[in-house]
Amino acid sequence: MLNQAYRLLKDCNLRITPQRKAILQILDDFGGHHLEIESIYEFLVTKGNRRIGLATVYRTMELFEKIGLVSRLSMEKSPAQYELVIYDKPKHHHLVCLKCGQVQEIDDRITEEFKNRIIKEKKFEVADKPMKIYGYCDRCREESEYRDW
Amino acid sequence: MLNQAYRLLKDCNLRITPQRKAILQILDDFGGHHLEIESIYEFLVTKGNRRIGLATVYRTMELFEKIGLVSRLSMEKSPAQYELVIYDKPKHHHLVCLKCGQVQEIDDRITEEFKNRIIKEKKFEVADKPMKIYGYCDRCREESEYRDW
DNA sequence: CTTTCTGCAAAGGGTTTGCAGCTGC
DNA sequence: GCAGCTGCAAACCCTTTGCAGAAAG
Repeated sequence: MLNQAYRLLKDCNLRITPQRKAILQILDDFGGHHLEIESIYEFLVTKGNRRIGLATVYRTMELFEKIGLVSRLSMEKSPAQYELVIYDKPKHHHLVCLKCGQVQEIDDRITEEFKNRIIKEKKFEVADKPMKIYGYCDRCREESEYRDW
Repeated sequence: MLNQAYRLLKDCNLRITPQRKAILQILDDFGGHHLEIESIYEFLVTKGNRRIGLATVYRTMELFEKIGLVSRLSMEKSPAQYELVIYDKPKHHHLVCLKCGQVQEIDDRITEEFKNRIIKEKKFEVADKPMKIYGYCDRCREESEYRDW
């Protein structure tokens, strides 16, 4: 895995520095977990044989994301947006086609079963607001190609 | 609509102040649009007959969200979380808490039924990628003061 | 008259940037 | 040796908070 990562860095003409190695090591050790910059930094400082700056961790993770080594889970940092809640509009969700961009609405009934299962098994209540579900619509399905999102 | 909002405020024992009225007016004028705090503030200052503080807009929108008058679309209050991209990892999806930003994973098995139903009824194939499902986690649901989600 | 709300300014937290010095390659 | 990286600290941006005064009910 680490070798794979090193090669990717090389292929992108990026340098393999002790800092990047150390971060990759941590990512590997915690594979499957979701790590915040601060945690990564803590590990580096605690177990670290070498000084490292917080800014370097930020820069490195941003870089890793760009080359697809890592995926960012929370939404981009942007100001909060609000929308007026309108009660007389029936609940619905959006099916967004990744290929043609077409948006279909689906009735909330379809998602009900799904939401019930999530709250039962995970104690997580799906928000009472339109959910965006990405995929491929009927027309585009045959030719669908994968794209990152 | 505005009257409905006023009543809701009253029902919650909240005061109807000129600032709140002005913000509601803007929300109503731009119904269906997604407004950032800063934009709301701009409108208030530009067209405003009255001085208003940015902090008041923040406090008001937070309040409006609590009582369900408004819904917050983006989630950006929490530190970014990263996950190593592992290609042979079993499929999973993310439950993202809109309040605290915490991310839980759910196994793809839970979503299978849901996906099948969508493809059957809508001929829409859900993408084979981690899906983000927004809602409220166990802990945040308990903390909510104004309504039970 | 009480309690809630407000404006202001200062603080907060996560993230980014400028810069001089270091270091892979 | 020369890009490309790094550490440090200061800057940034959005958001929250403390407080004294204002105003809704």
